[in-house]
Amino acid sequence: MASLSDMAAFVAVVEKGSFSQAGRELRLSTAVISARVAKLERDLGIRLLNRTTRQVAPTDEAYAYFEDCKTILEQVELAEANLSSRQNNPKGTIRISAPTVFGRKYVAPALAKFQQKYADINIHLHLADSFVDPLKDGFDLVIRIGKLENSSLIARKLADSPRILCASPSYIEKRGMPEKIEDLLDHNCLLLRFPGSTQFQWEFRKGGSTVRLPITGSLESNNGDVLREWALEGLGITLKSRWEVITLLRDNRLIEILTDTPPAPVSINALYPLGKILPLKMQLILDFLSQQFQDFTGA
Amino acid sequence: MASLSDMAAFVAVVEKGSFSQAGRELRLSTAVISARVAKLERDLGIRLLNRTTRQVAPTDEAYAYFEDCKTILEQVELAEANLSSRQNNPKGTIRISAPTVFGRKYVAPALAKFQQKYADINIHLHLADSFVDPLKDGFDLVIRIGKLENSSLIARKLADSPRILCASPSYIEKRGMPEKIEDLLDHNCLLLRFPGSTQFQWEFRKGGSTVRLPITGSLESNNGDVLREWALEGLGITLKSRWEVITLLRDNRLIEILTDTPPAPVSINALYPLGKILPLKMQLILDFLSQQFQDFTGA
DNA sequence: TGTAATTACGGGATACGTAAAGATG
DNA sequence: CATCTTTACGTATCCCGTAATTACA
Repeated sequence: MASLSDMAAFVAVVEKGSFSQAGRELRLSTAVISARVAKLERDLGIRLLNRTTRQVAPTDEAYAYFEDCKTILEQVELAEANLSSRQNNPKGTIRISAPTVFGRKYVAPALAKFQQKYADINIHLHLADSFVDPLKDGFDLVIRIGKLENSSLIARKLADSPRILCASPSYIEKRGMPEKIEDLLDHNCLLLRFPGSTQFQWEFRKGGSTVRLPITGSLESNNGDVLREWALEGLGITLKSRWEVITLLRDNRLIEILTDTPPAPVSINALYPLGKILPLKMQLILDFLSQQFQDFTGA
Repeated sequence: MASLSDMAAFVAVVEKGSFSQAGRELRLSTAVISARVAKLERDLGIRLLNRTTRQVAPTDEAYAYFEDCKTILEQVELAEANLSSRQNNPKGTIRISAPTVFGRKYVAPALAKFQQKYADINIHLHLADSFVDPLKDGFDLVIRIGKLENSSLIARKLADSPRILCASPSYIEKRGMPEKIEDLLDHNCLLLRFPGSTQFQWEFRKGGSTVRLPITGSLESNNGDVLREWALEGLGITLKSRWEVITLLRDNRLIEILTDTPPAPVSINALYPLGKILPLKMQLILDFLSQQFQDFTGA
């Protein structure tokens, strides 16, 4: 089996494109770099580098091995960092992106608790509703509500977010209280609709199974807050996550309807980059958030 | 940075629960094992093992490091195996699970081609329609059609499988040809329904957007072949992947309907276990299958 | 001909096995 | 006291830097 120091030398040579610069990088003489790469090639039984005096380039086969070496070296460092920070205080910075409203209301307080527990871990919280790519945008963790894209990220489900149907007292007075799901077809439903996608149907839990219903209404928006405002003004029935309207329900400014057949909940997910060995700070934040949200009811 | 040989010694000691047995495992004297673990502890600055003469157990912190060491050592071996098989012929066995009908019709021929290209890679093809867990059931690769479970597996989309609506000529003669999607509400639609889940609605592409329609019918089954048989007997309209009925369409035993507003396609996915360094045989089979299915139309 | 990789070489550190000593149930 | 780990020790190997040598543009 190859040795890590040889792999490190090989990686440095490929990255710098030169034995001598690799030596400078690793603070070793050129002779040592040369010897290490030679030993690696001997161990593997394969020539890794095409050398001309002016240029050094990896073989086609070697390039894949170079990539593998890099991830191996990263993981060794990660494992050692995790080990040391497990007995000292975990340190570092976690950059998190979350939806604006949910983030301010639930993520921020949870992170405050986390920061008290792990004082040496810095938290950067970024609020946005458009999708962000953790890798590209430099986030360690992205929290999103609802359906997942089919991406190369790992998703960890933090909680189910219960949803409810609600309308203002004035609307109910005017149009009557729906008794069963099908009654919704005769009501003005406020539709959340993103450009491109369509949500002409709502999904309900009825007994043990799921029922979908095509919904119509005269008002649509791609912004959940707008729908809530419209509902408050008595313009129709809206489908919301419970946490979005919980205070309005308490004040009786909105009334929950069809409580026996609630809409299907959506998932609250944490997304993070693929990697078999996770930084300790990531293990901690994920476990912490899972625990914080495990009894999430939106109340 | 720790050395791989020290890590290997540490891993062996934890696994065997004994320095001497670890030495036996690695064909080294007990003294060497002791020295290597001591050096590792010195390098890391942490005591890894609680030793009593009769028992050796890792510290809590060390256990996570032990797991990390194991995956690192695996990845080093994998990287070296990939390198050597990249210049020799790739070797090994790939165990694949696929749906029965799709597997026989499309996966098996593709694998035959693959096997011709890489003669030293053995293929085991297992056909089943129930979900299988690659890790638990010992598969390297699982091919499935349709929605994905939220699991710890990596999913790679191989193709979109176009779907169509069709019915027998006798049915069309009897009930008339639907002109637009909404006409389906007045037809007898054959419903695919799995225990638990429900599919009361079909999804269509209309122009650029998606339309969902609640569908009713007097016949339901959880088996796609049954629906096809019913359709052949003129009992209703069914929604099928194109490849399932392509020969029947050619023979005019079934007729495609509403061709301007086809049902939404489903994804054909390859699922495999998480891992940053993939075995070469897996890289090859995934790339090969992606390429084979890239122009998949079901025709 | 100049720059960069390889080889040669000597000193020092390291790794190994054998064997003796120490610890523990 | 039996078994397992650690320590001691002598030898062989490996690793490093300096410096000479070789290869290439």
